[in-house]
Amino acid sequence: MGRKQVWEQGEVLASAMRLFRRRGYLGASLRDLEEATGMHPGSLYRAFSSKEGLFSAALDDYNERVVEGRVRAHLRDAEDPVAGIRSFFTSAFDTGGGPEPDPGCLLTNTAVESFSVPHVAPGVRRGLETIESGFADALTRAQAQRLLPEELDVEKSAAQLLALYQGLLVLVRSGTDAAKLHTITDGALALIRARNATAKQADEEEQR
Amino acid sequence: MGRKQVWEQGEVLASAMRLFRRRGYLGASLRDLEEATGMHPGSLYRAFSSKEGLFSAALDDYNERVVEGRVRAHLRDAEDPVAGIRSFFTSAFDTGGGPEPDPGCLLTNTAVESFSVPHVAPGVRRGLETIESGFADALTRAQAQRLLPEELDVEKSAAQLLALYQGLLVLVRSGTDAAKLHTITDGALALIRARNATAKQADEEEQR
DNA sequence: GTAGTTTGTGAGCGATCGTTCAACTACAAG
DNA sequence: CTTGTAGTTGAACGATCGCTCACAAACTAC
Repeated sequence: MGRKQVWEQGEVLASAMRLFRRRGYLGASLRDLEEATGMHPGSLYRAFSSKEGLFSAALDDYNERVVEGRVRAHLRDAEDPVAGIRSFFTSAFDTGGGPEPDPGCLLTNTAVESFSVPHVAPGVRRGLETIESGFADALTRAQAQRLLPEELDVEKSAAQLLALYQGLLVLVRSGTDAAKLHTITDGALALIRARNATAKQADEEEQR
Repeated sequence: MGRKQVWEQGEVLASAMRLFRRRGYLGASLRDLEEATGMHPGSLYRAFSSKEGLFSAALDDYNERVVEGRVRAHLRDAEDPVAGIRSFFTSAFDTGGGPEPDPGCLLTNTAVESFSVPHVAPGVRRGLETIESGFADALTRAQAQRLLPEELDVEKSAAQLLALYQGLLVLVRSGTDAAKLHTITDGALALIRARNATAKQADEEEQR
């Protein structure tokens, strides 16, 4: 009983997410969000309690749909895991020449802005772990296919790939040209072929 | 003639910079900045014209003092350039156990927030180039000292190190533990020892 | 129909935002 | 001293912020 809800959660979260990705948490005002979602303040607050609640829901949605989707497509389901890692990187800036510049990664942006949105730190962590474990999965499968040496430390390499990827996203935001972004993508492949990515040799480095 | 200025530009910019690093451009209000700098709104606007003017001055100061200082200490003046690269990375999160958590890198934060502060993009670019050319300098010197193979493509490796470094700073902000941050630092050294960082092999990768 | 319940609407709240400006103070020159 | 100038002060402006709430609308159960 009662009136029917006229808006769809998926659509509202998608448009809120788009705004947060572009402008950040502080940069997206409630008036902006009202215009983007087509909802009025009363309904927004009835559904999400606060601006931070809406942001948190948008971040969860980002993790579930965008991050997991991309990780599955490029890393977990890729036939060639190494090529998948490459395409995972390039897909972050090769947006197919669409009209919109780049929405930015909500995880990267939120991690940096986290002082202003303290409650969402766990959500950011979860998203980053999804990416990292996706890298680890691809690396393990690459080893099984003899595309990468067995000595490669999968865990460490995955962490390094995650960092390189986050750095790539920062540089995308700073307006770095495509050639350099491709160079950085090459770096991902350089990383996982490096000899000293093993635990043993990392220890040797430690003694410097 | 006229009254003497009672505040020092260096001190004011330093405290404004600290606040901007922690909270970002939008997160630092004028009231916060007044408290941090000890200045009153009239004087602030007399000196810097606007909040963005103050931010821009703080960013320039950050580039000149903090970025250039660290690049010189760890990369340009280091006896062992490879060890310098390592310490450049670790110094981003090994803050010596000081009381303050981490102020964040103004370049990283601003790059991500750039939609809200459009006029400072060139300043961010300049700072990032300072770091990148610092890496290039260290790599070149390392080659001269036979610490790294001649086949290493210095330009490309410098770009990749910059990306990895920016990613490290993102992960620092997300609360990543020190062990993983050290692993990422190991990644920097893995990168510059990789065989396929040369131009020739990068081209081979391109064909995937 | 009426009663009960859920959702949508939007005016408007108090707080805070970045910014301005007229009054005031401290100095140098004559 | 007076006059002119550069610097400081802080009250207060209009705009916008996140958010509330009384009311209207749409639905079910009876």
